Amino acid sequence: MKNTETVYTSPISCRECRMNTLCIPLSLRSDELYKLDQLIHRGTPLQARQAVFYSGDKFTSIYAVRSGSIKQFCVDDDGREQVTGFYLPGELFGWDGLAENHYQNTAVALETTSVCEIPFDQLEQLGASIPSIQRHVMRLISREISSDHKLIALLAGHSAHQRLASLLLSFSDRLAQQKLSSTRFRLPMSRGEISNYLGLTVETVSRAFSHFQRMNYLIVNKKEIELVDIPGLELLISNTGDSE
Amino acid sequence: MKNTETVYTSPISCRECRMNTLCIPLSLRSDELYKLDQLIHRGTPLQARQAVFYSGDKFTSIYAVRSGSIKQFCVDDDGREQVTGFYLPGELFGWDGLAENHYQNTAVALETTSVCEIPFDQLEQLGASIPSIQRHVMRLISREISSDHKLIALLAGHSAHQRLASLLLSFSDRLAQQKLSSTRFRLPMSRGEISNYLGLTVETVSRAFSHFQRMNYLIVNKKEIELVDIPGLELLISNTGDSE
DNA sequence: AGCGGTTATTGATTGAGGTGAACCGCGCCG
DNA sequence: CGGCGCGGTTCACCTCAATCAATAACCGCT
Repeated sequence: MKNTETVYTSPISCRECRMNTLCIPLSLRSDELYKLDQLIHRGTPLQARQAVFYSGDKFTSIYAVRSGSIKQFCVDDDGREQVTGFYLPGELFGWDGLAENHYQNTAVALETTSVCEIPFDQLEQLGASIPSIQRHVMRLISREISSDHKLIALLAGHSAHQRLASLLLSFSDRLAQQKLSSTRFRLPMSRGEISNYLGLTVETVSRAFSHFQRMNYLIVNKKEIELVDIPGLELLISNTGDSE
Repeated sequence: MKNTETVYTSPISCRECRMNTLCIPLSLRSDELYKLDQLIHRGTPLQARQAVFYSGDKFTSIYAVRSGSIKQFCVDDDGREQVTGFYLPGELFGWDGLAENHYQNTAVALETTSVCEIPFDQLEQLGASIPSIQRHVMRLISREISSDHKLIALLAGHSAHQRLASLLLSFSDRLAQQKLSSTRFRLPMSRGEISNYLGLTVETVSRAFSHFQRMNYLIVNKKEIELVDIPGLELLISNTGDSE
């Protein structure tokens, strides 16, 4: 029934997964959940820097992060890498491959990470018979679009300080959704990855961190962050970074 | 069956629509195409500035541009407008409403424009019985994600000149897909809308146009554009606009 | 036609952030 | 243990695009 049940960490079913409220339809009958559960592959954990898929690979599955974190990036025509997203436990990635049947991005683990693989054609079949799954899948894709739009707005209309503040608050929120501390956390990615994502240079990101610390918005120690004035950061973001 | 069949322009069926190769599954049996055709509403043409839907409206349908053009924008927390896309004939928009069951963007006509409205729940039902439609819908959503990623890469890693050149070439390509001239065309949007989309100011966009004209990349007269050196513009874009 | 408001272009100036370089701390491995 | 490379921070400098400002062109009105 289930393949290779060798226990690496805890290849637990969706039912017991801490993240299930995030990635799975809320209202699913027990038998439906079972079917969904059946088609999910839970492989061995990935090492840091290890890829889930490469840009150009044939599209087969979408993925959910169970623990750890994922960086997704594409390489455009002139060879420049562009980070398009960071994914935390409970979040899904890999949708971009659907259009052309090949992944447009590469996804790599930022640290030791385990992911659930959901073969797309099987998910599609299941969706055809269980409408609530079908709709949920669409929702998830659409959510990706919304978050891309937020990033576009961030890049198009906000200063370096606002961009970094926004990233930190986004992490804070998403960690809170995992019932983790929203004020003390460890950023899984390097300064270079942050700066690329935010359309800045490493130096600027570094300066912004130092600035925030001087302004008592936060305490930063390498990748460890403690947010001490979240309202202050929120204010900073909303303070008219116009540009029309 | 069909409501208000009053002929304004040409509420023609998908079968005769010039755009059908762009928005509709290529391989659809005659009876399937008929069913799809049946559920599409073709309303009266929109005037310039008229909205298709507003941010916050309940999500009901997705839309295809039949003629004219559409601007989509969202308003973020601090009240700033951000243009997230321009849509030309044969292109679909409105996907972002799916996640939260409310549109996150507002869509307005940039000129006299006619759109096809496709009620989403009916499309979903049809998709459940015709797999190729289901898959095509997913593809279209995924395509939106890919194009958002391109915009993100553009905003995060490219100069003002590169951004404008990129927009112009994108228009050129998309017009070619409509079998229209890829070198002479009219931009349907204002400088302000362009600058907002590209994360620049109007002045910078205006200067970039003038610069391109001086450099003999193009001839610009208000909104009329003639591209005279497309390879030159392409080169400009790829010339290492690094920023990591 | 003539007016008033929006939209576009151009110029002069400023400033945010990029560039290049130096420096530190840390882990890696010979 | 010592040299090296890498990631991160800081500094001085400079550039590109934002800002401020003035003017011109182009609407849509009555």
